Amino acid sequence: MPTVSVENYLKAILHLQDGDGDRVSTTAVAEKVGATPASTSAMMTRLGDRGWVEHERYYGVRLTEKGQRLAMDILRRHRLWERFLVDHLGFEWDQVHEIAEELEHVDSVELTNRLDAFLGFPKLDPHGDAIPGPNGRFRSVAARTLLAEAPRNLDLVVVGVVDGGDAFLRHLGVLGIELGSRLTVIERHAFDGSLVVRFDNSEEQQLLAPGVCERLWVDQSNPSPVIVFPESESPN
Amino acid sequence: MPTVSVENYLKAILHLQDGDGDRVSTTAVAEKVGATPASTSAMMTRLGDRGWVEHERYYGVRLTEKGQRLAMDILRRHRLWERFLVDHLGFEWDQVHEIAEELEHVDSVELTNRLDAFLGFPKLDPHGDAIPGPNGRFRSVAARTLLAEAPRNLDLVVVGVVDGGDAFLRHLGVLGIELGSRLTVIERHAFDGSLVVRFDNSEEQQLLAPGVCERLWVDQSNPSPVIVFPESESPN
DNA sequence: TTTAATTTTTAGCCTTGTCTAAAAATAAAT
DNA sequence: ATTTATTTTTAGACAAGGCTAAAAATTAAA
Repeated sequence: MPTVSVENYLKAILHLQDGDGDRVSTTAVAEKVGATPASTSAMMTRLGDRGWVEHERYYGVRLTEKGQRLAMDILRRHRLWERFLVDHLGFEWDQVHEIAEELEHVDSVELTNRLDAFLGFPKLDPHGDAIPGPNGRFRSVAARTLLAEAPRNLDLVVVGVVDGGDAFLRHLGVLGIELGSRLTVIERHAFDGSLVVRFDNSEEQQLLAPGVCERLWVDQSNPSPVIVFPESESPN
Repeated sequence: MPTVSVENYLKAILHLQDGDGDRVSTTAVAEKVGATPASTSAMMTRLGDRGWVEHERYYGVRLTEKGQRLAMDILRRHRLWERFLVDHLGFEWDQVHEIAEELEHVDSVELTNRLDAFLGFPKLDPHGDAIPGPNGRFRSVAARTLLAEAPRNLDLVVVGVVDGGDAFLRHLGVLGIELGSRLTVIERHAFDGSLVVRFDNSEEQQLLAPGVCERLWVDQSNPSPVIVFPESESPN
């Protein structure tokens, strides 16, 4: 039902909201979609009229339940297609965004679910970002993931180390990391897999070298919004 | 470059022209795309302005070289996606048209060529219609195809029979079919694979039962516009 | 707290694609 | 050869999205 343009706005808002449920400014959305604030303002009104965002004049927008669901579906399609492009068509991870940007607008639940099954119900896209399930929520990440493979923007807790050697544990001490440390992956550098993370509620971001990320087991520390992909919604 | 709407018009015109290079009427196009003749008339003018059709006022349109190429690319994408949906996502042949109708508008040469390779450079879509190659022309059909597997709308010639038993040959005689008979497949009935064909330049169409179609070897009788898929344009 | 800077919205215009109703051209039929 | 029927185009409107320039509201600064 929503047009391509509308879908792009919804996606942008979801991206800018990103966990925190606070409002997103018109200008921020405008920059994200590459339109002028004027055009965006008009669009925000339209999205509000259709019940996809709450729009408080002069104070930005926030996705409604319905809007959030729509946006998550778009994100789901985007990331599934990225997986397809990389896993089956041999694209590199950095060539797929643009194409997935088009494919994501093909709106067929049947298609999406079958593609999902074809890909083996992947949890992460080629950039390491989580893929929403058919219920519009992120799938549960396997308990104990390597930090190197954890999706971004999830609250994580360090639950173990792969290599318990003295040198590594001492290094962790220097970094201020211990069992129970809480962190979130902000960014993943494609070049070497090093991660930009933020610990606990600290404001500062920190870089973790690949060698560290590959030796840390993490788990989600905030399981509340996570629902395991229900059988009944699975295709086939 | 062309919009989705424009692509749909080009596709409709290609479909209506269908081999014969004569002009297509505004009303016919309108019906095909599901628009009014008025809207279509306006669109024909726009297509003419952009050099995709020759538009003779009151006498319909004909695709230009450029327009034909665009339309063939759309058809290529459509039919490749149909193959993908059936071969890899487990759709039935009669469920894929609508979805392919959307996928065909994702315009990326890289994507299309890689998909083509992934599918094994198929010659026919799930309905038995020929898939254009990356050069915008139909690929050469393998010399000697079973009539049952030949694409529609090609000039074919009967070059052999599979089962040379007396009964079958006598039956061919009754049907007026012999070596060298020229025919074109008009329609393929999905139910049992029986074909509606037109012999030579005869106006009347004729139904051929599956048992006959599966025992006749045919070849293209008009190889002029057929160019074998060139290596250089193949991906990977 | 009043002025300055920034952000958001409004106003007005444009393009694409669509429609209906009416006019013009072509084709068919008497 | 005219009238009748059909097809195509034009005219005029509308909705979605987009832009620029200007006005209004909010935030920051002096």
